[in-house]
Amino acid sequence: MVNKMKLTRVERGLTQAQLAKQVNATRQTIGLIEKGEYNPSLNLCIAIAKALNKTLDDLFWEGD
Amino acid sequence: MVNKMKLTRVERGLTQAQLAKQVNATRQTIGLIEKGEYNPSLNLCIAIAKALNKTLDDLFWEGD
DNA sequence: ATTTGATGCAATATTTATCTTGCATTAGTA
DNA sequence: TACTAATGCAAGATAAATATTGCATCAAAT
Repeated sequence: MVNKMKLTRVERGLTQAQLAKQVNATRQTIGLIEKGEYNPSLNLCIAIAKALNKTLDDLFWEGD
Repeated sequence: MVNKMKLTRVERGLTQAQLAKQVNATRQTIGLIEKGEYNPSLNLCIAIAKALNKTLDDLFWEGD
């Protein structure tokens, strides 16, 4: 599962810790989600999407 | 948090139990997500979206 | 060479989603 | 009326997400 979260975060010039703070998560959580080793909650996905000015589909949806 | 999941499910003529089976969840889980009392995992959201022929944004995103 | 910031990794603890089971209720229908 | 299907609700158990802490590594800057 490859998501575009890391790419977008780096594009925005944000560090994992900065993004984590914005979405009330931890750096570790962000890192593991980026690596595809976590199955994050919907609320966290939404918070991340908003922090990165993207939508859920942009970051977490892959066309069939 | 009002989502369009229940509306879409009913439109598709599916029962909570039928949808639950398709996404490997329980009827209760589906019911609680529909009521907005659960914060489902991304994987479950994706499975639900695919089962209903919708995308994440269709079901779980609300424009700012 | 050393310091600092960013990330990776890993063990444990805590919180929360999800399951399991069971019963109540409602609507439809035979 | 009785029967069935669909949904609501709720308590306890389990699994998984997330937090916490600490240390290692690597790159960039001093």
